[in-house]
Parts: sequence; structure tokens; C-alpha cells
Amino acid sequence: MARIAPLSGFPEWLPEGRAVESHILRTVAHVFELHGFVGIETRAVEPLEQLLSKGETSKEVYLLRRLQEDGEQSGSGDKTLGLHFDLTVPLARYVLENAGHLSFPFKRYQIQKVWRGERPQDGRFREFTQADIDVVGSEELPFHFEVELPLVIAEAFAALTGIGLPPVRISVNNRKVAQGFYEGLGLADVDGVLRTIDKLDKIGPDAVVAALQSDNGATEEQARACLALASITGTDASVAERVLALGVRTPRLEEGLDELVRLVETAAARAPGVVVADLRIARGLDYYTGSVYETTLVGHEQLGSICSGGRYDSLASDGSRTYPGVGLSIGVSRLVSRLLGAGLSAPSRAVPTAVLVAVSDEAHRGASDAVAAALRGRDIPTDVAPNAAKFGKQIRHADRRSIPFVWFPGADGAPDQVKDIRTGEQVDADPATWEPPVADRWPAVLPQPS
RNA sequence: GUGGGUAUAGCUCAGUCGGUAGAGCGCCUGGUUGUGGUCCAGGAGGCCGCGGGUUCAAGCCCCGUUACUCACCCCA
Repeated sequence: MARIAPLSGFPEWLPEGRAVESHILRTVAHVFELHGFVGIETRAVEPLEQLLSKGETSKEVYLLRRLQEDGEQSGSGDKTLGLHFDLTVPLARYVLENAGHLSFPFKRYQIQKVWRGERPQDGRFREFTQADIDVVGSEELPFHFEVELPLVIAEAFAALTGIGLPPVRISVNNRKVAQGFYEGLGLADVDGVLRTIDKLDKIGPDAVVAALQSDNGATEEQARACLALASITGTDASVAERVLALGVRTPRLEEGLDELVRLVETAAARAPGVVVADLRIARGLDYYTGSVYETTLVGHEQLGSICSGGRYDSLASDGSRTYPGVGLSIGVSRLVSRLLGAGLSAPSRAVPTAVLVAVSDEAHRGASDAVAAALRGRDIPTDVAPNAAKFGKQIRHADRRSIPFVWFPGADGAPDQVKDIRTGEQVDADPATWEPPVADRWPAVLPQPS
């Protein structure tokens, strides 16, 4: 029996899965850099006090503890360290710490593991990778960044459709719309209303109306207005018209609607069909101050959001200066787990190797090594057979790994030969000049039929 | 943290009324004279999650426990 069981919530992929993940990490980093974001890495730990300062107590924090700790100092001391549960809190700290060395607006991307002490489930992990982009301003951060960030993300996902990623939908809302509407309606418990509205998909409209009345002090009329607001979606100015038609009008609401419409209309022009205003999006609206984003894989909505974020008017503050920010974070592990679990994408082969050089017998291994060196010298990933088994075995070794070519060094002055084991075609070849087809040189990540 | 489900070969899973452990796939060997895949024949591989109980006898029944898993909570 398996005495070593997998640790739930700490995913580890097989080599093929890691190849898919690596491709995704390279692709999104490339798109981020195309847009001028610089990469940084922060330490895995922050002082616990720092981690909890945003009131993010819901995200259970893993604490760091030394085995040889003296008992009295352990526990809730000021210097208790916790593993970060996202990349935004570390960014805020990093910006304050390095403000004098950074130029603003500061555009950075950051791809790292984060940890949350939650109960794992399908697509929910306790250790997972996030790919995060943020723009941080000093004192000011123009609204147009709230338009550009989801478009960068849309471009990153678009770059992944070639590996079998389903289309994505980036749903957008705006804190000012929700808050302005509820305030105009006379509802004081804005955050409470948001939490209830967030359950719309799960408990349904009737239960939401009931909960708004019982939990959030709404009248039935107010509750129905909240529900009407939450039912509005769209990609153009009609969103604002339909909201205003509900009869509530406040400066904050109108400002929010203006932003929301600018966002979706710009997005409709630059990435048609991806970004949609959805006024039922409520998660995160309690701490974001402007735009909020949630991203789902079309056809996999049950998986939850694979990329979320929003704007903070005060991402960080040192007392004299305030740093607003806007950012989004891709849940890479969640994405990969679905891509692999649903069999949507896979690498063309399990190993980097394009050519396996056969070994006729151990006395002649040197000849095979020389062939491999020549091929590698020309950037062709090459391996040498692990033993001088019968050629059938050596071919099978390659076949198991989907290595496309097996190279047979010529004996007694005969020319070398290379065999394409997919077609069986075998031809004379010179390691100084032979080239594999471009598509075969390195493994590719491909969409899988189904 | 609260509920439900599951745990048998490397993997997916059967296992009847309690009676000495099974299949498919995979793996190894041979047929094949060093050129794979198909086919045929043979073979290896089990603390039946762990601990206790009932019984002449437990994979099966009972209690406990751990892990995994699904849902809630919450979130990427």
C-alpha cells in the first residue's frame, strides 16, 4: 500500500503537467513584459502583523516556526512570521520599503507560490501559484490603468488559447456603483449587502431578497432594487442607462457608472467579447475602492474565478504619502489543475529530448556520446540510450517518451542513420548537419482532442 | 471549523451469505536472428489504510483513528 500519501492541497504535477504549467508561466510573463511590467520576487514570509493589517483574517495564515524555538517567545509575539496568502500585501510592503528606489507609476509582475490554510477542494489549494500584475502610483493613479490591466490579462489568456485554454470572461463591477446605489437607496450596511448579493448564484434571487431583509435591514422594496441592480450586465453605455432607470441617483453612483462604461466600451473595442460589466460581482467590493474583476473559464464556471483583482485607492501608505494601486492575479495552479484534469492540454512529449542516440554496445558508447555532443552543440536536445540493450528496446525507450528520433551510429565506417519512429522512415544522416523539423526540436504544449 | 462519501496490486476497480485474494490496463521475460508499436505464451507484484473488538474463522460485521475526497464557509 502507498505509505506515502499525497498531501491534500499541495499539488505536484507529473513532468507532463509541469510542462504545461511552465509553458503558461513563460507565456504570461512574456505578455506582461511586452506591456512593460518588470518582474520582482518577494520573500515568502511577512510579519504576521503585516499580513493581518488589511483585516484579511478570513485567509487563514500559515505561521513559520522554528523547531528549536524557546517556548516563551513562540506564539503571538510581534516578530511572528507568516507565509504570504497573496502577492498584494507583500507588494504594498515592498513599495513602502523601496519607495525611494522605485519609479512611479510602478508596473510590476510577480509569479510566486502563496499559502492559505483552507480546506482543499477541486481547484482550491493550500499552496498554489499566482501570477500577479499591479500598477502602483504615488498619490495618484489615473483611471485608465483600471482599463488597461484587464486588457493585459485578456491578452495573456488569448496567448494561451493555442494550448487548449477555453475562452475566458472577465466580469467587471465597480465599488462606486454598488456603494452609491445602496447609499442612494438608504441602505447603510453596504458591506453586508455585498456579502448577501455575492450569494446570488448559490441561493437564488428569492433567498437573497429574504436575506437582505432579515440580515441587512432592507425593506422588501430596497431588497428588490438591489436584486434588480445585480441582474444588470452588458458591454456598453446601456448598462448605465438601465441602472439609472432604477430611480437611484447619487454623485458616487454616476461616477462609478461613468468609469464602468468607459472600461467595458474600451475593452469591447480592444478585446471583443471578453470583458463584460456584471453588477452581481460583489466579492472583494468590500475592500476594493473602484473597479473589481472576476474571471471565469467559459464552460467551467463551477471552477470559480481564475483571475481576480481590483483597485485600491490606498494600497499602501506611509503616513505622509499614499500609494494607490490596481492589479489582478491569475490563479495559475487552479488553471493548470483544470487544464490537466479535464485533459484539455498536454505536451507533445514527456521529455525535452528530440533525439535518442542508440548505443550499439558499451565499448562504443563513446561514439554515441560524440554524436550527442555534436547535436547538442547545434541546440538539438539529445539524450543517449541508458544501456546497450537490443535496438528494439532502445526504440521503445524513445517511444515511451514520445522522443521522435532515434539515431544509430554507423558501424565500421558505415554512415550514421536517423529514424523517425513515428513514420518508421530511416535515412543516412550526419550529426554535423542534420536538422529535425522545427516543430520537433522542442516539445510543444498542444490542445487535446475530446 | 461543520456535515457526507471513500480507503483491496503501480493505475482503474470487482470481491456474493463472514470461509485461505481477483480482473482490466501497466510492468518484466520469451516467441523475434540486437529495429519498437499489433498478436500469442509465460511471469513478477497484496500489512485488503491503521488500531482494537465480535467470531472456530473478518477484505466483508462493530468501535475508534488517520488519510483522501465532496459540500458548507471562504477564496486564485
